[in-house]
Amino acid sequence: MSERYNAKEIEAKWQAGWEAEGAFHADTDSPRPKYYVLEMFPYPSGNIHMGHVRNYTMGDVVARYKRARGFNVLHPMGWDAFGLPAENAAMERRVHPGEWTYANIAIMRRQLKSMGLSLDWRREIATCHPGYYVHQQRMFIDFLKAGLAYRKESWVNWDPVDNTVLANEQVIEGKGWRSGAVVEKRLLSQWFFRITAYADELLRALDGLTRWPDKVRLMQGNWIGRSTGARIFFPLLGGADAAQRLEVYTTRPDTLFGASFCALSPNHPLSVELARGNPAIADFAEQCNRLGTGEEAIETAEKIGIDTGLRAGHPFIEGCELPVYVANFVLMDYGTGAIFGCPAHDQRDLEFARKYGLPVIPVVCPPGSDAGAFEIGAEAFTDDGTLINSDFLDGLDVQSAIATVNERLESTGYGEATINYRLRDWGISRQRYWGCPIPVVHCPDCGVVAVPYDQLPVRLPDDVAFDAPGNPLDSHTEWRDVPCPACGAAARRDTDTMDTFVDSSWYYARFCSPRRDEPVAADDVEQWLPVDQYIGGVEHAVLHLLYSRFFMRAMKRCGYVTIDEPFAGLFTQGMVCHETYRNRAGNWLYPEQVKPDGKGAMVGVKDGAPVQVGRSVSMSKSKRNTVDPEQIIETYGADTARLFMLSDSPPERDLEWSDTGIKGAWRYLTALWRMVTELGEGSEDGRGPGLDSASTRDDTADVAAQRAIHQTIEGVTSDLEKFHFNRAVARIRQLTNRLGEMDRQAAASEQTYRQGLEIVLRLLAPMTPHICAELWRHLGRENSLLDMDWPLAEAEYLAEDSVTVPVQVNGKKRATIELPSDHDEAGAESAALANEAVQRAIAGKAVRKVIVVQGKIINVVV
RNA sequence: GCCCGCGUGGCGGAACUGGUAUACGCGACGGACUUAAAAUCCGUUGGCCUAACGGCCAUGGGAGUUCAAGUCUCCCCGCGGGCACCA
Repeated sequence: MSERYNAKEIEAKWQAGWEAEGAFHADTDSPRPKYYVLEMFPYPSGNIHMGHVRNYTMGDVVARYKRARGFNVLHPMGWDAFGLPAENAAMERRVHPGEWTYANIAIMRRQLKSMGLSLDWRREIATCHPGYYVHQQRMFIDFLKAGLAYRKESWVNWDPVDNTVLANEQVIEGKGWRSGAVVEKRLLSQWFFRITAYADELLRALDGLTRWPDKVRLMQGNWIGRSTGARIFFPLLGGADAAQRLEVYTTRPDTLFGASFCALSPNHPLSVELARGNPAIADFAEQCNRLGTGEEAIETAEKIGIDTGLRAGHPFIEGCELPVYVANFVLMDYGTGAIFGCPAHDQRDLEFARKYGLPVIPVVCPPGSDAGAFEIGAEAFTDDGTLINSDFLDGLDVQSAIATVNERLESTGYGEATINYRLRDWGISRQRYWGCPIPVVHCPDCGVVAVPYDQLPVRLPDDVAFDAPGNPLDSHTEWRDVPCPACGAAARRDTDTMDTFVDSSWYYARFCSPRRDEPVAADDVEQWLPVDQYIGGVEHAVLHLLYSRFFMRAMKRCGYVTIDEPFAGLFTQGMVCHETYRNRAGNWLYPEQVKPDGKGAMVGVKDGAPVQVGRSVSMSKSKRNTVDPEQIIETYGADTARLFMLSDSPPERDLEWSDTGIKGAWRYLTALWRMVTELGEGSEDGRGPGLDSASTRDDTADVAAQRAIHQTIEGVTSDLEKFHFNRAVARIRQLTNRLGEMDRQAAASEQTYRQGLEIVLRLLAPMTPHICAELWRHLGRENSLLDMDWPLAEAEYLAEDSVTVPVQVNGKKRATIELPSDHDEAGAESAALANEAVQRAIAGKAVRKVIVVQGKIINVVV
């Protein structure tokens, strides 16, 4: 009589066992090749969610699989523990952010441990711990000395609700990503990392990241946004300073003769200067800043500007004066913050010119058009063509015109060819408490002074108040007011803290030497970096991954590491989705609050009232379409949850959560449990030779079943190598079904059956480790499944004696015939033509041609 | 608007470099067990025609290349993602 499958019991047992023996401690002194598997570390928000379960299951499959393949695996876990939610919690519930964070970590650590992940918990780190951020402060100072960190006045996105500065990427449709408040522009003194110094390098190195998804490389490439163009100087006429000139950037210097105006960003220094003496310009600039990018597309779509009264001289047209506008569509952060407008060949410029009655001069004529008759209507012409109305450029194509005009610009001193990037420097200052303090002091005499290394870390003070708006560090005078480390005069600490993206830009390196006194130890990073397989959400495709790539290079420059790229392999997984439910009042309902009414609709569990079923979207608390992993693990066990996460959906796509799906996974494990436990404990001699020891083919056994076993090994192995977890699961289930259908009368078949189940356990072990370990033990195996090498398919079992080959007549399948595997063309042809169904399909017509693809298909053409 | 990606049964999805479309799972239907239900087990399950043998039609739509197209090419439709005044 076999015991019932009790997931909870066996999972607890095996987890305790693994922990006790330190089974997953990464070996720093091993002859085996290293493999570093890392999943993006979680923010300790309070509870793990299904996205974590999916992410960490995939990473664990890779870790356990690579271990079985003979690698020395590093698989660590930590906490992205600084950030705004902790401060919000502090304000709402009057708990200290640190207390809240560490309490959450304790909960989530327990939850993660219940998943049975093969993690080296000795290496756990939390970015909010002084033992972590002390090193970050040290590196900040190194970056500062290396010129990679600097301070500048800059326009920032100010979130008036969170009272903080937002990165561009944290502004979504003009609103703060967290608060949703309309973002304002403000001028503040900010710390920046000089990521633009590596713009070209970061772009070019993307080609070498062959184990990254193309999609991510493309997105990063677009983000960096390299363009070739020219800077052009327009002399300003009639200004106070006659020597003043306006510098613009253009990708189309060839259209210079079509210029009809210049335009400045409202935040351009010249605009700011003009605004001081001109209330209309000041008003306009303010209006632009207030609008930001957040207003309706229709409103912002309109290109508006204001004439400054200034005039710019054309570099190459004597006496030509262009009006200078301040315009809402010119960005200060791109190029030089000023443009020349060529309405004929740029759609925005055209709209602007039409609005303000500016000339539209075509200078590029489309191929085949008559230069004299060519006119611009409602659409600018942006394609290649022949230059017209352009003096020394006339007759050239666009490419040569660009080269020619660039030469002339350089020889006359009116400009130069240049390369421009969309990428901007990384602003890291945050006006928040719960972050890594920026380790500098502002001294009235010495200016910015780095805190000396031996005074690090600059610890966050514990006694802070969150009742006042703004940054609590600002109002904490005892912490803030310190003597200057250089001269001893009264000075102030920098009260900004770092963007949490800084924390996550090097944590993967810290895992290599989590307790060392230096940020990273050379021997440790030499052993482990780069990360061989990184796994996480595609939402981090640009920022986190780009910042980390920059950070590794900055660390290299400061002598910490010798490599450039932190992540050799990257996999971006899809989200976990669920249907959404709303009651008649429009309130969101949790899945457990609704049930089917039996007629295909959903109703409330309590009141039976009809429920509107919405489309399936990523699980989120706000829509209440979440399923709690802890509940699922409690009910079905971690193995079932893990198996479901890997089944059905390809890992890069979104996964639809379904109750029936998880039940299906549970059913399978229960059935497997029964199959194995019904066998009874095998004795060593009753079991016969294991597959790993017997490589000579035993023809007394069930050869077809053995072949299925080896084909499954082969298939699952290649699936796991390629991250095709769903296919691997399908194959293992298929083999299990196949074994279940076996006629086991003969002793040899019984033996094959047992071997088959052992293989199922070994193949499934990375996915559902607890049940496999338990059943492995049940089969009488004394050695740990964890220490078993990955099974290898044997070629002699993969080869078939005969093949089933479909026969087509004119491309339609009419029959299948059995042929020996090594059949020749003639034999295949005659066998095919001898087939009755084939003859019927030919229907007496003349056979024109017979195509035989050995072992694949036969096509008879009539 | 620009740049990517994806469209296969009732559903999630298989199908390696063009070679048996629908593996595996879910659901549904039928049956067994049960007083009954749940659970479990067995069977059927792309659509249409046929009493049956069998045939026809199906991978978003339309063309093309090929002995052969889910797979390659072109056009169109739909969905999703990224960037969005980038000069």
